[in-house]
Amino acid sequence: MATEFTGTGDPARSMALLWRTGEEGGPRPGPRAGLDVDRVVSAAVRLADAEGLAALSMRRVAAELDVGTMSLYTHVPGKGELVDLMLDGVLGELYPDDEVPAGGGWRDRLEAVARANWQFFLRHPWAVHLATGRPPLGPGLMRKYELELRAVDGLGLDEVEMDLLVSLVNGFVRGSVGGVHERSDAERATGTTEQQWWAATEPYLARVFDAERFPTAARVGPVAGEELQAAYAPERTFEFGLARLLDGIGVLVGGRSGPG
Amino acid sequence: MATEFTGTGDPARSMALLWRTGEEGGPRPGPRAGLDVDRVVSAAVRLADAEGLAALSMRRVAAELDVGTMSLYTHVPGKGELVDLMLDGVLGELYPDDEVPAGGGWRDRLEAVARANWQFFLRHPWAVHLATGRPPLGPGLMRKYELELRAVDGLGLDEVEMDLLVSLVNGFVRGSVGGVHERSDAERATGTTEQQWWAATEPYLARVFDAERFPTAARVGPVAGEELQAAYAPERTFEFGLARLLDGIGVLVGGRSGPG
DNA sequence: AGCAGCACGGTACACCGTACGGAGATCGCG
DNA sequence: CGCGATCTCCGTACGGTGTACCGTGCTGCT
Repeated sequence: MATEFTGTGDPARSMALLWRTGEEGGPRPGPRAGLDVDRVVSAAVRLADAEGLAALSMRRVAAELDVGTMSLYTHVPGKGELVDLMLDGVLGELYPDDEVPAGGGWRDRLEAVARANWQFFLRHPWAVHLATGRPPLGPGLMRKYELELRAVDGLGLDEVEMDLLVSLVNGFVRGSVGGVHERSDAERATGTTEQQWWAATEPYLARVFDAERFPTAARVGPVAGEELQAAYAPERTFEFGLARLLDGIGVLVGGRSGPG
Repeated sequence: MATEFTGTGDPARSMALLWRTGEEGGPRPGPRAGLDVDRVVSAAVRLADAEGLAALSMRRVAAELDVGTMSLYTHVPGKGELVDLMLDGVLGELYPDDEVPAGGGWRDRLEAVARANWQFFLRHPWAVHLATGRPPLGPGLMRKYELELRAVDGLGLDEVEMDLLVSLVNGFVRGSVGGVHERSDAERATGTTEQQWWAATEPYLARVFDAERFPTAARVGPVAGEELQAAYAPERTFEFGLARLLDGIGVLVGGRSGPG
């Protein structure tokens, strides 16, 4: 499993690809292209969805398209840019009705943002592992940013607070969903299930664990383990965190726009 | 930059290494060992601290120790287990006074937990990128878990809530600190600074960005960008999120143990 | 017809983790 | 003391990665 970087290539080329502003006048000399950016990107997304970011290699993508490996480089500068294009592309799937689905309140809207992102990361596990320090500033991300900002607009917050709030919710979801995929990724990578791993590990832990040194852990660990090792545990963690987070945001928003 | 897995090896061997329970009676046949687990692990930590997880290879660690690559495998089963040992080892650095430093309230204590973890991830950037779905259940992690649970003990929460709360704060910090490192990692990987990247990208964004389609982003983006692209931006994001999170936890804790 | 310019892709290089097996040091035992 | 067992150390090799470089041959314009 690799954490890929976004924004590793020439910004001019990257932006041109993201916004599909490749100048193409009439027909040009050379053989008709059988391949194009979209075919490469969607093959890569299919592969990453199905087998994870670790399985995403230029050779595998090329094989999926029945094409030589180096042919990909005619359409995409390199793997970094390909990942940028993949991410911006799938971000466009969010909010199909072109708005954050919600009732009237900010809390409904932010909850909808969180749940939409949660579903998104479930569909595209590999997106969790992308470093977005230099995000792909393409149409997909721009649209997402716009729609999510609207969810916190008109609450009496200044621009910086709006941005921080959207980032806070997004960061929380990304972190929470990590827990889901770390389980399935680990199973794929090791070939053993969570239960098998725990069954193999627990006896050794019991042997070395000192309940006198760690009394609180001895009390909490088993209960929490029992409860949170179940299949629905990540959802549970997500719901708990989301409730706390929205409560906390409520303190800020409530204080800003008056009581109520 | 690679996201490594923890818990990829034989649990028995892993646990024995983590808790250093290697049975060694008297002297054994064979040459005196010049290398041992601790030397391997600390060299690996030094390397990862200095050059990042991407630079952490068995060949590099061996070179650092002036030793053949395969010699490492005498003391450590593989890279996965090495990473486990690295993580559990550095986790032991947390809370040097063997307690969460704090005033009397739960909020002080949880804030101290968050800040301690923040500093920890600053010291060991590579730890952010470790998937902890199957955590290394060694003495370092156990001690951390115990001390952090004590910070939320006695508040009228049940065991599952205590665990969820500690996880929530830890997850938040890990996500926040990611922003710091994604910047420096990107600079190291690409050789261009944040400013250079933005200067190169911004003109192209200005050309394709449609302010009528994205009015909120057009209003918020520039202000937030100006404010949050500064060097202290990640700290700012961290402080903002932490305040919201603690406020939200306050709603739960306050309601549970009575008003006030 | 000739040529410029393009899509395609084979080969090669430097890196990775690690399986395998050999060399040589050191101990307990007879 | 001699020897076999057992240990540490490590050279070599295999299959994987991203991609630089360059050749091949198709296509449309002149």
